[in-house]
Amino acid sequence: MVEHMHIAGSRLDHVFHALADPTRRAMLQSLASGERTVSELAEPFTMSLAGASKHIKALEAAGLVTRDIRGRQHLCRLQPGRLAEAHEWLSFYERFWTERLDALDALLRLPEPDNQRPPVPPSEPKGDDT
Amino acid sequence: MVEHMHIAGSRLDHVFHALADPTRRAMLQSLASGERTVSELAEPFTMSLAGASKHIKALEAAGLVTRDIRGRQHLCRLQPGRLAEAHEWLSFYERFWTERLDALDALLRLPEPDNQRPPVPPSEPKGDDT
DNA sequence: CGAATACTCAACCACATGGTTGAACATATG
DNA sequence: CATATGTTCAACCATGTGGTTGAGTATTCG
Repeated sequence: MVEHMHIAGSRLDHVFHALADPTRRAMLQSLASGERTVSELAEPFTMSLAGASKHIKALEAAGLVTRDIRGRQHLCRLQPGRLAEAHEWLSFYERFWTERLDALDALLRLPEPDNQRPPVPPSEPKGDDT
Repeated sequence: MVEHMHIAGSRLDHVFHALADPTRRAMLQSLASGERTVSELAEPFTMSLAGASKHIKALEAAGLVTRDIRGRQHLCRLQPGRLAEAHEWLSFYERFWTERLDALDALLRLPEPDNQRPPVPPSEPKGDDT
């Protein structure tokens, strides 16, 4: 498997790319408390409406936002599914940072001088994916 | 607060940007099963070594990978902290998709025709951030 | 109808990105 | 020492990105 999960590939590309921009993250945050029109989403920023519209299109392309055209205004709403996918993707690595915390915890609990290795923490955390 | 969390901003920019590339995600996956030299990380891909080196630099800039120069080869290892931050950031929206699942679940459990609303799930989940 | 509003589209710009190549650097090794 | 190996660096190129502006399309309103 190319990716460690069933996820199609370019989907995550778009989601993470959309998330990599602070303007778009702020828009998501705004959408987290309810539907917003394009103007409402654009209002907090100094950029032009067309500029904000592009950001919203990026969020749409990533599947993070859907649009409901209601009259002359476009209602945008959060679509959490893809966010959940990204979260799930990151969860794969969760064992990694919890393992590291466990190792640190264990190290702190036994202060024996014999156990003093150079600061090169666990290098092979069980290769279970090859 | 600009972001809904204490996270500095440009940090997440770099992390999500690093994650938006399939080559870099594959590199992280490789690093998840142990340390890798630059050549080892580059080997699965068709690109030049210099190209792969740039990707690794992007991962380093995002704080996802650290480098341990050992002789003439550079040992890279996963640094899960920033991944944990991104995961935590996404967790903010977790309530959002679980709410939606809860609503769907509730809808499926009571098949009363009076309760048949259009498929427009919760739009105002308590704005607690402004 | 005509005009204001909400928004998109297309063209354009400066700059970042992902990729290449060839040269340079540092370290092993014969 | 000379040479091979592992890696980076700098220059370059094509394309993508975030932003602008100005015009165009619907829709509502007087």
